[in-house]
Formats: sequence, structure tokens, C-alpha cells
Amino acid sequence: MRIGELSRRTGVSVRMLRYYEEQDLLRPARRASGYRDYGSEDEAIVRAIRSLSAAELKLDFIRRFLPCLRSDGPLLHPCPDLMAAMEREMQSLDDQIERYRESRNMLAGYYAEMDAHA
Amino acid sequence: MRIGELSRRTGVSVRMLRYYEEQDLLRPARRASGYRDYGSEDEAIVRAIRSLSAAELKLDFIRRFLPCLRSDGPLLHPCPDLMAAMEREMQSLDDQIERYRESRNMLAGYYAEMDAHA
DNA sequence: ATAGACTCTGACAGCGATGTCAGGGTCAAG
DNA sequence: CTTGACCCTGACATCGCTGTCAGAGTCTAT
Repeated sequence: MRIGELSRRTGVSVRMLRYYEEQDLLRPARRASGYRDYGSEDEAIVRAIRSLSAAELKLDFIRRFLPCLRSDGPLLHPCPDLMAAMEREMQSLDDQIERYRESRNMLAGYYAEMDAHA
Repeated sequence: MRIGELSRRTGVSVRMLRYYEEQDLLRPARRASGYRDYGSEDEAIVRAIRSLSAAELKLDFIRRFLPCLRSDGPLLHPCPDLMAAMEREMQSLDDQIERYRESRNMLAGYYAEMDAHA
């Protein structure tokens, strides 16, 4: 499929799809015309990328998961470096979640206070 | 106190303290020399700002809480606009937390898979 | 063949939070 | 009075992601 269709299907802008390629996250085939030609597995990849980057994982980091994400690709063998990076990343996600919780509570506190004074 | 001391106490860079002022979050007095002169309540404000912005609340939004944060200031009366904004913000924090959870789980899944293949 | 929708590349702009540098005052201790 | 630490302003740079624009092909349906 061409880029427009993939964009429609995934809700990711054409611009970003090109950017993903630039970042080496996608490698669509090219037609004679130069048009990008995406396979159906790319749709799943794009969705996975969105999920991961919705939690502020950098594309730089996500790229290292490509072998995991590509269903057809070789199984990712356990690379110690990558696993260590993942641990750090998970820890940092946990921390971030905790910070979000605190902020949420802080907001809720102010909110309740205001509400009481209403 | 001068800016350097406040910076040391809060762990916030001098640059950022000036930036906060630029964003109208702090309004230190000025000495004849032009030096900023912070009061002790500013320390608490800076900490609160850090907490809130650690959860990616924009300074633009945090600014609206200033009357809440300033202990000496007038009690914030319940402004419907602000309360609506807070609701949106809390909702968006909840969403964000959820996304982080999903990503964390996704990562954990990959991690476990790798570990199993080790 | 022509219009209209689609695609290409390349470049520049903007977000918000930060760092950093330059050129210049201020102040306290020796 | 000089030195060193501190402060001032203003500006430019960076990060990653995203939009947008321009100029130029491509493709499809009439």
C-alpha cells in the first residue's frame, strides 16, 4: 500500500511515516516511480511504535526493538545490553508513573479545596 | 536570598529560575544593584513548580495555580474556568498514566520473552 | 490529453524546557 | 585597589517530534 493509505489506517501523519523511515524504523519498498510501498506488517509496526512512543520512549530506543516488532524478522536473541537498557527504561517508566500520580493527587487536592470553598 | 542560594537549595538551575520569572511564575524583588532578591516562600513555590512540571504540566498551566501556591496570597476562589481546566488536566494525567502502564507492560513482555530464550 | 489527487524531496519553523556563551556590572575579603 | 565569586541581560543552540510549504513528478478517471 502507499503512504497515504497507511497513514489513514494508522492515524499517523504522512510526515511522520517518512520520519520513521528516516529514523530507520521502517523500510518500505519503492516502486519504479519512487513511491513508497508498504507491506501489511508495517501497519502493526506503526501501531507498536505509536504505543511505545506514547509513553515517551524515544524512537532511538524503539529502533532497538525492531527485530522484536517485525513478526517476520528473526527472533531477537537476548542481548545483555538491550536487556539492561530495557530495565532502565522500565524503571524510568515506573518513576514517571509515580510522578504523574503525585501530580494528579496534588491537583486533586487543590481541586477539592476549591470545591469546598465554592 | 540571591539567586545562587535559591538554586542551591532547590536544585533548580539559575537559568531556570530566571526563566520562571520570565514566565511570570516568580516575582523576586530587586536590589539596588539589580540582583534578584527571593523570599523564603519562593523556595516552596519552586518545589511545587518542579513537582508539577515533573509530570509535564506546562508552565503556562502551572502559572494559573500561583494564587494556590503562594501561601501568603489570597485563597484561590473557585473559578469555573480553572476548575474545568484542572479536570481536563487530571483526565489527561490519567490517560498518560495508562499509556505508561501499557508501555511498561509491553516492555516487560518483551523482556520476559527474551529472558525465556536466554 | 487533462484535471485532480497523490507522491516525492528538501528545507524551514515551532513547541517548551534547558544549556551556554559573551560582555558587562557588583560585592566582599584580602 | 584588586581579585574572585557572584550576578545581570540578551542571544543563540539543542533536544525530539511535528507541521507546512515549495517545486516537481505520478497516476487515474474522464
